[in-house]
Amino acid sequence: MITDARVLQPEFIPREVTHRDAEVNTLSSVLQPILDGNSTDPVFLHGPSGVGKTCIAQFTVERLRENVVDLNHQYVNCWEDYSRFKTLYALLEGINKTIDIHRQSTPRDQLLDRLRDYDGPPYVVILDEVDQLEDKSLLYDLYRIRGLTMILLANNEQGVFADVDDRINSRLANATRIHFRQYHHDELVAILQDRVRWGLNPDVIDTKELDSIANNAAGDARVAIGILRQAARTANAQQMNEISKDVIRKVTPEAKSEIKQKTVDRLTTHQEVLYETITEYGEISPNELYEEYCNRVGDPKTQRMVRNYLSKLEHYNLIEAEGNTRGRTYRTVA
DNA sequence: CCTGACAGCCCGGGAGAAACCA
DNA sequence: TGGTTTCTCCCGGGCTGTCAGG
Repeated sequence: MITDARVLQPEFIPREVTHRDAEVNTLSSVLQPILDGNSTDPVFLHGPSGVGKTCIAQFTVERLRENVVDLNHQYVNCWEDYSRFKTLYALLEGINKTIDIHRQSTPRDQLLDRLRDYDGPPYVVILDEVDQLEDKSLLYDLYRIRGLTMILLANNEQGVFADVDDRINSRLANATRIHFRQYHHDELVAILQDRVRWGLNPDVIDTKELDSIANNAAGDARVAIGILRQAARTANAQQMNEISKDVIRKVTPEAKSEIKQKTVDRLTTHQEVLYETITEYGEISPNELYEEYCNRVGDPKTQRMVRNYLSKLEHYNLIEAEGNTRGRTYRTVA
């Protein structure tokens, strides 16, 4: 059934992409100066999730690498490396300058100094989910580093530019912005067809089934590919020789929740208890939530810390809060 | 009531200096 | 003297109390 499982993985970067020619071309032309060994202004890719931002960014950088002998590059997910330190560390890793940096005890901001001292070939960095970056002023610092080109990825512009000071805003104002719209139904089907061709035996699934996957994915390619992956896996395990509509129907909910589940898995026990409590109640007031949380956990943190956790959960888009004062309620994101 | 911003505490742990010892 | 152990300092990150403001 499955001939190449890699092409069904979320992080897979295809060798050819469809339906994003305009975006690829714009991005490539902005990055043009790199072909001559120069850096260029930041590029900002924005659009909802599952529309190929990460994929296109990495794809374009890969293609750039085919044409430039000397090029360093690094992908950083700011969701994971959200602190200034972690992001900088990841960026230094991309140019192998971390050898003697041992997490702590390096003088404050020596990481940035070291990045400033960089005088190698052009360095292209992709900062994914850049809106999750804790300290946005890092963008300003990075902007001023010679030879460094930033590709910034985020869902919306506000998340990135709203809470940064004018210094950064004016610098990033001349960043080229590329908007990624949601995929249309037949584009999703085409993307799925490619994955099927590259990774599955022929004839295990036909267009009608791909249609229904695309319908369920609502323009989100990550979800669509996730459903396909789960369906293939399930059919494989049950030794079926084709992927039926039934299988697709069965795996769709879990495939959809898989992404959220991944986020939940990264939470600490305390954060998880909060999230579960809110999920069970559907909607709950802050003090009721705190009481319930204390009941459920052996060694409750203070209210203050719980507030930190809650804002983190909100940041991760797992919960949302309504009202800003007395009468505020928390609820899970639909 | 509830929040976000802020300052400050403590902890783990690495580095370099200092102290110690053979 | 040189090698080893201890000490001190620094950092990031988790955590907390306070406080102004809605």
